[in-house]
Amino acid sequence: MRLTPVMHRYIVHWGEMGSRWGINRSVAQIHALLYLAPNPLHADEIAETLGIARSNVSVGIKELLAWELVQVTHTLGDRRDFFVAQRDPWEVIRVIVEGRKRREIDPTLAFLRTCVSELETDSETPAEVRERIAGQLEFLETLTRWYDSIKSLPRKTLLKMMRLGQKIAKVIGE
Amino acid sequence: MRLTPVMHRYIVHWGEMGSRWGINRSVAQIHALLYLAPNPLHADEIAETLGIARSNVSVGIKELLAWELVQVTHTLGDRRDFFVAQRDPWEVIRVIVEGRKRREIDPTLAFLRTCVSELETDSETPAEVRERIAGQLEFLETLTRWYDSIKSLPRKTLLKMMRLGQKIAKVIGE
DNA sequence: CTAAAATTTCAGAAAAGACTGAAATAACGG
DNA sequence: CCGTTATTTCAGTCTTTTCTGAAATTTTAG
Repeated sequence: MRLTPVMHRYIVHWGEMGSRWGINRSVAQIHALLYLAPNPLHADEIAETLGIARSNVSVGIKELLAWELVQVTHTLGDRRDFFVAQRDPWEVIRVIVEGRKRREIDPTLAFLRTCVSELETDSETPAEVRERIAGQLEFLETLTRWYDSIKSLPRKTLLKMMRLGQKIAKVIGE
Repeated sequence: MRLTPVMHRYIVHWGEMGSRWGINRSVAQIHALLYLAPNPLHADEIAETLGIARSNVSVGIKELLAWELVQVTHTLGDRRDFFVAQRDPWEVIRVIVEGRKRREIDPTLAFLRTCVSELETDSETPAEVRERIAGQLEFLETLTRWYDSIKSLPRKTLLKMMRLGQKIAKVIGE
C-alpha cells in the first residue's frame, strides 16, 4: 500500500507512542497502518508497506488478534488472510484498557492482597509497611470498582456523564 | 536497609510492572523501595539495598525528582541527600497521569491537529484517512476535556462521584 | 583555600528486546 | 495424494535500552 507523507508520519508517531507505553513498535505500527487503511490488507502488503520482515508481521498480527484489535477477513478467490483494525477509537481504548486490566491490574490486586494477608502474621516487617501496601490496595480497589461500574454503560450515557463532570461535582460537593 | 521477604517481592513486582508500562525497572524499584521505607534513605543505601550501582541510583532519583514523585530531605550533621517518596497513592497516580499527559498526550494532540489541518488540502491522501484521524482526534479531545474538568476536584468529591457512578448513569440515562 | 565527601557524568559493557530469514508446517486446489 | 501457496516458528543477529565503574564535578567543613 502506498503511504502518503501524512500517513507515513502518523504510523511513525504511533510506533513511537507504542514503545513508550510498553507496546512493541512494529505491533503499534501495524495497528496504525490497519487503522488508516481504507481496506483490509494481507500480511505481505503490511510487511512491504512498513519495510519489516514478513515473519515479524505474522507475530505482530497474532498479538493484535489476541488483543482483539484486529480481525481476519477473506475475499473470494484469494486464500490469503486479510486484516482489518477496529476503527472506533472508543472501542480501541476500551479493549486496551480491559486487556491491560486483566493482564496487569488484576494480578497486581491479587498480589497485593497476598502481601497484606501475609503481613498480618509477619512480625519482621514493620507495621508501617503493611499500612502502605494496604493503602495502595484500597486505592486500587476503589479505582477498579469504579471502572467495573462504568465499563459497560452505553457510550451515550458515558459521554453525558463526562460532559456533566463538573456540574455533578457542584451538586454533590455540598 | 534490610528487606523482609514481602518487601523484596513487592519491589520486584513493581519493577516488573514499571517495565511493562515503559518505566525503567530500576526507577520503578527505587520508587517502590522509597514508598515502603519508614524513613528517608540516602543514595548509597538505596544502591546497596537494591543491588544496583550508585550511579544508577543517581540517575533514577533524578528522574523521580523530575516527576515530583520523590523529594530530598536533610538531617543535621549529615550532608548527604536523603530521599522520601510521595506516600499518598492518589497523589502518586495524579502526578503520573499528569506527567504522561503533558509528555505524551498533549504532543499527540498537537500532532493529530496538524495532520487533520494538512489533510484539508492534501489531495493524495484518501478522504477516509482524514476522517479516521479526525475521529481519533475528537475522541482524544473529549477525553482530555473531561480529564481537565475533573482533575482538580477535591478527592472527596471525586470519591463520591466514583461511588455514585452507576446511579448517576440511571438518572441521566433516560 | 584545601581536602574529603557526596554526587553526577558518561563511555563502554551487559542485558533485554526486537527483527530477520531460512526452514518447517499448514492450508488449500486440483 | 501432490504441488503450490500461505503462514508460523525460532535460532541467531541486530538494535535499543539499561547499567556499571572510573573519572570529573560539586559541595561543604574546617
